[in-house]
Amino acid sequence: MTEKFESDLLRGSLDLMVLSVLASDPQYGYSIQKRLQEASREKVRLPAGTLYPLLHRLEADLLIRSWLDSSTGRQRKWYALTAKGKKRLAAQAAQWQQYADCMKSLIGNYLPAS
Amino acid sequence: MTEKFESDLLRGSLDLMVLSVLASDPQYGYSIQKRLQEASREKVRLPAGTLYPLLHRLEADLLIRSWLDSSTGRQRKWYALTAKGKKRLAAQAAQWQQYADCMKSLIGNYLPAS
DNA sequence: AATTATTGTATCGTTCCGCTATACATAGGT
DNA sequence: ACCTATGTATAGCGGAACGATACAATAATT
Repeated sequence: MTEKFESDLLRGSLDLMVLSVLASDPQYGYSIQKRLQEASREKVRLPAGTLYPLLHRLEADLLIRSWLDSSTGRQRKWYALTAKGKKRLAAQAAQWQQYADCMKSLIGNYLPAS
Repeated sequence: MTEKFESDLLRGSLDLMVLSVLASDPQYGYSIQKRLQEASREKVRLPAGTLYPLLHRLEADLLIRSWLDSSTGRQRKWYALTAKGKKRLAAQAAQWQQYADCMKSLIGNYLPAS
């Protein structure tokens, strides 16, 4: 069983992860947390102290917007991508792939035989 | 022409990059800088203020070892991987690939058509 | 010959992000 | 009644990448 990724590995790509989770449909904080956890097979488990400040940052940058909804019984803060957020997602995703290609060419020889 | 990668993207993989550059043969700081620059097609340009503290950290962790050599005319500080460093390189590379797979499954739909 | 750019290593202080710890509140299960 | 899961939030810490700065030897340019 593999452990969590090192914190520093996530740094700089957590924004991108969260944006990508929000791309399909609106989510609230806790559901983002669970989705990422599931999608990464437990290798990404964002602590609340990481997630919420991150969401506040993204909102301050107008990449996502939020609204409260208590109609489902429970008070939840929903988030959705803005138009700016969608552009940022595409741009960040493209840059990430370039970075990944670059890394692969560097460390390709030291990777375990797949 | 693409620009440099964002600093935070590199964070957590710079160690791995440097270790991989040192894997083939010993290098000194400046040559590591140039190699990474070249291998990344100018998208990774480590400032001295990043590179040298990083090398000192790796050495303190016994992942690399160093010696001075002035025989080639110029005083240079050479670095080579230790046995521990080689193991770390393999481990970090493996972990990075898992991380990359995870990212790809997350952002795959938002990647530009290649 | 003098000046500039490149090579080469190093440190200080700032900035910023992920984390731990802590806090508070509602809902559901035993 | 108690415990767990759900749900959001902030304060403070630690650490890495960076810009600025410093110093010095060598190569290139004028």
